Amino acid sequence: MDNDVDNSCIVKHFKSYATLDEKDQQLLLSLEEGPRAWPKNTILWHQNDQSDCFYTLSKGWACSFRELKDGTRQVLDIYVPGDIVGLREFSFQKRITSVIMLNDAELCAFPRHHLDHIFSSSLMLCNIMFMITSRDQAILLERLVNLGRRSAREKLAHFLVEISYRLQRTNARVEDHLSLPLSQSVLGDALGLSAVHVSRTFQEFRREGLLKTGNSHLELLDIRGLEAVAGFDAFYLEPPISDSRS
Amino acid sequence: MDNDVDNSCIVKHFKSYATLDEKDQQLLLSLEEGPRAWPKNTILWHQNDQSDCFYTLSKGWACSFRELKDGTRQVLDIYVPGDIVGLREFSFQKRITSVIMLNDAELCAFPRHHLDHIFSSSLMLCNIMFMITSRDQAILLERLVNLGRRSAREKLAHFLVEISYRLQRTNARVEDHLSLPLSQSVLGDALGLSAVHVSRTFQEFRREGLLKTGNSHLELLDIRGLEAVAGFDAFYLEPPISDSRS
DNA sequence: GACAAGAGATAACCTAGGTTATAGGGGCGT
DNA sequence: ACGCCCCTATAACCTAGGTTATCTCTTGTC
Repeated sequence: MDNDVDNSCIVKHFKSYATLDEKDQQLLLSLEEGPRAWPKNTILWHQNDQSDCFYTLSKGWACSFRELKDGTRQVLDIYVPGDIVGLREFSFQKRITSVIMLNDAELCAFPRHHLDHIFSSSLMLCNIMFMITSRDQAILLERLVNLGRRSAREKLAHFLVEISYRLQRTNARVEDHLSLPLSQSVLGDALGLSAVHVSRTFQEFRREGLLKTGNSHLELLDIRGLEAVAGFDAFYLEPPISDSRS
Repeated sequence: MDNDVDNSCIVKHFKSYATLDEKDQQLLLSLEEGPRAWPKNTILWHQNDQSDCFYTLSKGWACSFRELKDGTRQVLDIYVPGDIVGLREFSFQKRITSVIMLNDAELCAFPRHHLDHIFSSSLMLCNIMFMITSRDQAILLERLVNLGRRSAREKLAHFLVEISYRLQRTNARVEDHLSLPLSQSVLGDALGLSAVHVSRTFQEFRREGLLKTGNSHLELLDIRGLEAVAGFDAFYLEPPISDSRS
């Protein structure tokens, strides 16, 4: 059962980019380790740790961050179920970020040296790897725009809408309403805002009926409304070109 | 002469990551087009253009940016001689950024579909491709930290020091003093600052003997001093692991 | 079930950096 | 040689968002 192709985190993820033939699926499957539980707030790795594998997040949420000397923190990315964590650090011997669980989560490890098998035996998988990192970069670029040129209201709205789009990709059941396990300080640290100001801004959003706030947890009530606040354009999340080069 | 491996932009770039055997060098060489001149301020491509190749910047400087509806601009990256431009957009059919020349420049095109040859015939080249995108991502991550959590002084100092490191990589002759073709408004747009505030901050830096300002052009006089202002740590530029997996 | 620790709301106050305006200088096209 | 435009400097003024401080409400722990 556990060896079933349909249960594999990484096979599922790769399939969302292009169709895989049986051989590729088996190859991926054989190289991935089974899922393991990681409770909320545990550190998956620290900056400077040896970097020898990446993970697929089969359940739960996580985020990567960097701590500065002055004690502040910059959250670099948020990972939702189905995401690949750590591909970024691929060619560094040591991790260049830290990753923490936002949630009770479950991860499947994928030893990095197994990538050799992939590169040498499947052009398709190799291409998909590039698609994944490419989409990843596109998200980072948009985050730069967000941090550099938008107001607090826009930053928050944009970030939340982006996450809702990313959730839709692998977790089908999202319409116009969904809830995220994100505290206000995580959001502040992701967007270069203070937690206090996130709270202030959420008060406005609440009054406008855009969302509800809970405890380390918030509920988006009106995603279209948030898109309007952010001036959101999803072009940068568009599914990358698929098998045109296969 | 033009077909000489030692003159090829892309061969030079790839060699800075790992040693290439003769076959790999010839392969790269055969797939790259000769250099072509691009005068200052010309647009290499616009957002939404068809994306069918990337380039190596053999001479001159360029930057990628995105324009927002409100007329502001976010500069996403600055390219120095030797850099690869456009690898980011690899798996998007349309460009997701625009690129403009900061300088009279010279570029070699590399048609994207040629990557198939590379992936299928050389494990080494495939690995180097990943190293390049990986380092690229590391730079973006650090830029996020810069935009999210640092003061204007720190942002500017950090950015300038980073560029001086990147210059050293492919352009050997940089000691403690070098000059960059960057206007204050480009810097502002890259760092989420107003051009006015860049000017104010440069006035301080000038008084402190850190740099000299010119016309669309500035000269770093004391790189160590700037590193101190920024609290700079070059770990994220460290040469990625090389042929450990070859 | 008590307590400590984290998460959020809200208010008062403050400052880094944005905005607008003016003016001078250099490079470039004709 | 003229004129234009872009780049830069600098000053006066203003505001978005940071900081600090309290209080409350959860939640996880022993």
